[in-house]
Parts: sequence; structure tokens; C-alpha cells
Amino acid sequence: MVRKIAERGDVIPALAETFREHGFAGASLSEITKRTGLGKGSLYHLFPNGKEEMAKAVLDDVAGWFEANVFMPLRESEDPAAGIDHMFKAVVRFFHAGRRVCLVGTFALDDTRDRFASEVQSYFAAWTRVLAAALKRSGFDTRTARETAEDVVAGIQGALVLARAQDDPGVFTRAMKRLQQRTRVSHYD
Amino acid sequence: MVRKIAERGDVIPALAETFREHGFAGASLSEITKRTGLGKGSLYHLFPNGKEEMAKAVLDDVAGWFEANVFMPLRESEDPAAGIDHMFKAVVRFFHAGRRVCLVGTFALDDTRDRFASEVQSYFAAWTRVLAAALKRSGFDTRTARETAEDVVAGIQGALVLARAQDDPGVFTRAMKRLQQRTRVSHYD
DNA sequence: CGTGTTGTGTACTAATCGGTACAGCATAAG
DNA sequence: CTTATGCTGTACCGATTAGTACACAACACG
Repeated sequence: MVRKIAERGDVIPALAETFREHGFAGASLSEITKRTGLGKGSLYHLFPNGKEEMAKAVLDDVAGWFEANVFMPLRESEDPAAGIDHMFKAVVRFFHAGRRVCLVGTFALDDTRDRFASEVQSYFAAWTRVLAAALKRSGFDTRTARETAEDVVAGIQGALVLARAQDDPGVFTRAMKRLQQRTRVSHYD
Repeated sequence: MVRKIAERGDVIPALAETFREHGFAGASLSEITKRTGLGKGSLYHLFPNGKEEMAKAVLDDVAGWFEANVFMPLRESEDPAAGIDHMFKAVVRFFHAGRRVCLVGTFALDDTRDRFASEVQSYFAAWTRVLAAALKRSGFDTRTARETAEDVVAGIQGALVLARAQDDPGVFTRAMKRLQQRTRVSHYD
């Protein structure tokens, strides 16, 4: 292992975008070669198990990004409210202010979910769990924290669906503002 | 035109379920023949333009169902709050309490949207518009009504994503209860 | 009881699918 | 320079894709 022209990490962004736009089934190898600029030889060298392994690598990458940029700040920020605000900023950035779709969400909706059940499951489970904990630390009671966390994560996913359906990213950014508002403890509780 | 063994309307439910589970690209003709029990000959007799026409027919059917069971009650119910409650009941029924996915939502997320852009667009546009009007009639100011309508429709879509991702329909039914609560005018406004 | 019309299954096409095999090239080590 | 290793493009594979063509079957009508 001496020379490394293409690393897995180099192609994962292109892979992710391809899966996002076409879904798992719709992302054909010819489309993937076009988007990555790599021939089948290179692709199967980097991912011996083909599309399945490519998708797993992308899901891993997404999970890693959220761990570092969303979950960790939520867990470790001294001021939980600051961690939550950080989450919203990161999410807006990640989804390109509503112009990008959630890969895990697209996998979840059709039969692709069954192929990557544990990855899809744990992505949302981790997100709601960590967010609920932060909300609780910021003053919500356990039940409200859990409910709000579920509402926020679902709201984000739904806003992405709506924004893309309407072809209007503004739908997403507006929804994010309102969801963020709901994560602040009310003065009248 | 004398004999009618199979009508379009007879096969649309099976078609809809196939598209829901596999998406547009993933719903192969062999899968469709299996689910509908009809051979290719019959399918192309009923839908001369193939898959595209099948999907259009299904989208039409969904739009019709929502018009009759959701939009019309929202518009014409004397008590707007009753119309809204009726909507939530109808939606829970339509999505099988979270065990069924939104066909339009799945189309919206990948490149299938471009094929059916106007149908996808108008489905959500009509829903939010009619719901916002009902909310306004029930006492919300214009701005809050529009925002709440967007939140509710997005919340429903997101809850469907989450419920399927977690393989837990309860996520959906719980979210629906909370969304319904938010459509009641607060006593403290 | 023929005779049309109307559905329907099946055989077929060309294209594309995911995946494999392999020849050849570029580079690092000796 | 020679050799070995590892990366990459390309030709190929069987399977499957959407769609077409057509022969046959089922019933309505005369």
C-alpha cells in the first residue's frame, strides 16, 4: 500500500449527493461513476462489496458528522441552550438551508430502510435522545423534553420534505426558526 | 366497450401500495404485475403510457381522496375546529396510524419529484392553504394560521418518516395528538 | 350459433442493471 | 533499470428493466 490516488474519504461526498438525489435503488453505477469521476475498477477497489458498502460508508460518514457537529455539542455544552442553538445552526448548514435532502430520511421511506435498518434506526434514536437530554437540562420536565425533541426532529424532516416538494427552501428556514423558538423554556411555565 | 373485467379504479390501490413501498424507480413492472395480479398486457391496456401513467393515476386518486376527506370538510364545516379534528381523524386513518408512508412525500424526496412536479407541489400547497384558512376561521390571526398550517403539514410528514425509521407507529400517533393540540386556540392569547 | 370487439397472457426486444475479470499502467523499492 | 505492487479503465457477464407485438380467449350482439 504505497500510492493512494483516491481514498474512500475523497469520494464519499459525491457518493452521498448521488444517493440523496436518486435514492439507493435509483443511484445506478453509471451515475455513480459519472459523479465520482471514478471507473468501476476503482470503485470496486475502494468498496469491494459494491453499492451496499458505498451506502454504508456514506451513512457512517453522516453519523460521524452528526456526532461531531450536533450530538457532541448538545451533550457537552455547558449551557444546554447554547448547545441547542448550535444544533440548529449546524443543521441549517448541513441541509444547505433547505436545498439538500436528508439521506437517512430518503432511505427510511422506501424498502431501502430494511437494508440499513440499524443505521437508519440509530440515527434518529440518537438524535432524539441527545436532544431530549439537552432540553431537560435546559429546564424542561422529562416528558416535555422528550416530546419536544421528537417534534423537533420530525419537524426538521417534514420541513425538508415540504421545502423540496414546493421547491422553496424558505419553507425549511422558516420552520427551523419556529422549531428553535419552541426549544426555549417559556417564561410562563 | 362492453366487458370490463378490470377497471383502472380496481388496480389503483395495489399500484399505490407498490409505489409507496418501493418508490417510483423501485416499483418494477414485475413487482406491479405481482401485486395487481394483472399481466403486462392488461396493465398497458389500462395505462397505455406505462409506469408514468400509473403513477399519475395514483397521484390523482390520492388528491381526490384528500379533496373529499380532508380539504372539503376543512372548507365547509360550519365549525372550523370540527373540520380540523375531522382532518386529523382522516389523516390517521389514511396513513394507517403510522404504518403507511406518504406517497407524495416519497416522490418529493428523490428525483421522482421532477417528473411529477406539479402534482407534488399542489398536494402540499392545497393542504397548507386550506388548513391555514380553517385555522384563521377558528380564531388564529393570519400569520399564526399560516405558520401553524405549515408546521402541522410538515409535522405529519416528519412523523411518518420517523415512525418508519424507528419502525414504531406510536411515534406517529403521539405526534398527531400533539399537533392537534396546537391547532386549538389558546385561552391565554 | 357465428362474428366482432375487448381484454389478457406470453414471447420478445433493446437497453441497462450490478458485478466480475483482467490487462495494462504508474510508481516505489531494490 | 528491473521488479513488484496496487490502482484503474474496459470488456464482458447473466439478470432484469420498461415497453411492444401479437395470438388467443371471453363475452355481447345480431
